[in-house]
Amino acid sequence: MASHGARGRSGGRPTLEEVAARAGVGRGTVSRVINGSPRVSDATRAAVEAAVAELGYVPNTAARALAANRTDAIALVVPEPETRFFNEPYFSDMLKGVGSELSDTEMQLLLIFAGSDRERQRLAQYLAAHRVDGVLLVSVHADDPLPDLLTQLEIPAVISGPRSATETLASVDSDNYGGARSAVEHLLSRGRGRIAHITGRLDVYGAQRRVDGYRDALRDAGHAADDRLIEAGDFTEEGGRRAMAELLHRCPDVDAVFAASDVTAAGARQVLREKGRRIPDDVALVGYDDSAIARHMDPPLTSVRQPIEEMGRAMIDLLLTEIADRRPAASRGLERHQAVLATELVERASS
Amino acid sequence: MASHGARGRSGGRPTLEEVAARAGVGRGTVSRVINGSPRVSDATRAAVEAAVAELGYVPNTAARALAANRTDAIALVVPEPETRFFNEPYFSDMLKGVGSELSDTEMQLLLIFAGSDRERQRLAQYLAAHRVDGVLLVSVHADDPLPDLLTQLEIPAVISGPRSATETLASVDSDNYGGARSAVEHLLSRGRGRIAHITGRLDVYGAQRRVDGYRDALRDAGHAADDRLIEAGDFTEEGGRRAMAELLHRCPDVDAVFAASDVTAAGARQVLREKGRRIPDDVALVGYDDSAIARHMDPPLTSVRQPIEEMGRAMIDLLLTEIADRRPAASRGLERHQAVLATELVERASS
DNA sequence: AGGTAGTGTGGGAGCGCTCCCACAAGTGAT
DNA sequence: ATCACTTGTGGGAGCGCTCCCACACTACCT
Repeated sequence: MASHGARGRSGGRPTLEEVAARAGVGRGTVSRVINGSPRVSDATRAAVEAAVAELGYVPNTAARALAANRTDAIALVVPEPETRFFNEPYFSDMLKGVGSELSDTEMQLLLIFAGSDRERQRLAQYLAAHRVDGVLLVSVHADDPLPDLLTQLEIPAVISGPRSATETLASVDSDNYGGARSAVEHLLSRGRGRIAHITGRLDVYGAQRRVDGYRDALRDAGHAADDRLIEAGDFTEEGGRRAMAELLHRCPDVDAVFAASDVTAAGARQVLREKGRRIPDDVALVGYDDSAIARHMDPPLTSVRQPIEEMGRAMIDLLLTEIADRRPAASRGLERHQAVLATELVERASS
Repeated sequence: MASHGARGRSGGRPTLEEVAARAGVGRGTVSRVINGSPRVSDATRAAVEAAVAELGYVPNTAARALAANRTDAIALVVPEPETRFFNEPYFSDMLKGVGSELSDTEMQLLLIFAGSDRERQRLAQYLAAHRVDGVLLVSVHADDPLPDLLTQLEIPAVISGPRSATETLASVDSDNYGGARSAVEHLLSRGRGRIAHITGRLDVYGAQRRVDGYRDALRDAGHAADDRLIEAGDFTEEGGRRAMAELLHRCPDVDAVFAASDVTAAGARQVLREKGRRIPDDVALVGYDDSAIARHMDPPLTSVRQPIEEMGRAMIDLLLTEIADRRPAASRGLERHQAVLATELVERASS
């Protein structure tokens, strides 16, 4: 608090007013030029731009934010501890997409971790202060209060992976249904007839959609529905082991398994090996995520790839639109904004 | 730009003025309470705090920034592409330290990548706009213009790893000299007598200091200086190979090598193996950084660990001090602010 | 009684912008 | 010549805060 007057009369940064004086125009005109308004004559624009260059003028963000009630910043909120963030390529890819899409914008990206309760507290404060124009929410759990907080604060937000079919927030998702279908169709084309599915946590919407895709692919191929081939997992390796053991016991004749995640597939693989089933000879295996695990598995795992980087880009697109027509989310009614991106089956030796 | 008037008369966020009215005091008094000034009577303070709570008042950051000429935000600038950031645990550890030290502050941390030219451009704009109160600079190269830009803009900054002994910016470093000494002393205590050193890039200050530590440790142990035991490397694996080959050729009797980085040590190890030297039986090996490489090497590599997380904390401490007594860096004269943290030798099977 | 501090408080001025109204000047129809 | 637009421009008002000066009030000295 000591020396408030550090901004010396002379050494201080130039203001709009000074630029205006220099260019021999009014304050409003300079503002228009700065903000790219078309209602400025070419001559005036040139004069102003010259003055800006000469003075090295840079707009004062705080003043702009105060007057215009916007911050030109958006936050990428990661409700996870830093560690996970660094260890999962998901985030790195996402960040790359987000960054690239943002790079021809004036928007600034803030990275905010909210893993601990303390950090969440701070985040809530931060959002309440409206220090960002919008929020990108990745990897939210079903019971997370954050989305509702954002709605309540009327802060534009985009969520990656809708929480349900009736998600109210704008969302970006990969085509879980289509991804599952392509995995199953692939197995069918390889001549497999008894294809099992180890699901993800069924309280996760995406996991549901994968089950739907699995079911429909089989049905459309003329297979009779057989729920004994479906066993619930939870995205974990242990869950994969458990489910695989159960499946083998229940349907010893399975000749293929579609797992809802690579990690789950890894668990399943382990049990298959123990029971003497060869992959892919006896049982073909397909995972989901195309993670490092898939590439390094023995044999390498066929897996469904999600276009994470592209999803990041799509999230920014949606968010910028939301911000542009800054209608409170609640009043938007049914016209929900969402994007669903195609997945890609990466074929490897496991199938 | 369409609807500026989104802040409705009633639904808008409460202002200082409204809190003041509610508490029956003046604007200045509320400001004092908010900012924790001691010159407020207990009764008044209580009344104001009640009003704040009732109204759910949250200060408007933009207004505060404009009036007080500060942003309450600092940036962690990473002059690397995202990829490196995610793959090196260095950054993750650093971030952890920084985050924890910042968590009982009002300061907000921004993570800014400046790997590409384009991103650097944006960063320069960002800094010129003084959108942060201070900057943490990690992993700067010797010829990076960023530090000078910061000095010129009079933005408080702390650099990790000073560029030279006369670094003008505040800096945090690990004790390269002491780390090198401990490595050499360790080798001496293991009975090694012909200890070689593969240096880092000698235009990096820290690498110089490691050479100094190596030299002094030997001298203090009564060994005659022998520069043939020193070979220049460049922190890379290839450099390590090259240097090791040269050393073996020049001094076939070496019985220990202290490498300036784990990666360099990995290169050296490769050549030692090729030449039939056993580690540690024939030649002991010590690296620097205690990275994943060290743990996974065969045999596991003894290495000097730097307290990265602690360094992050120290950087924040320094930066906050710099910001607090916001005297332009130039006027600080000789009283340079710097911290040097102790290293730790992690002993493994390679020595 | 008259000083001389110190303590708590109110509110003016001003931070640098954006928004918008007012208005001048030009253009073309009537 | 008049009216009605359109286009470009200047500048007032106001965003919500912090800083600081002014002032009232107390307390304790001369």
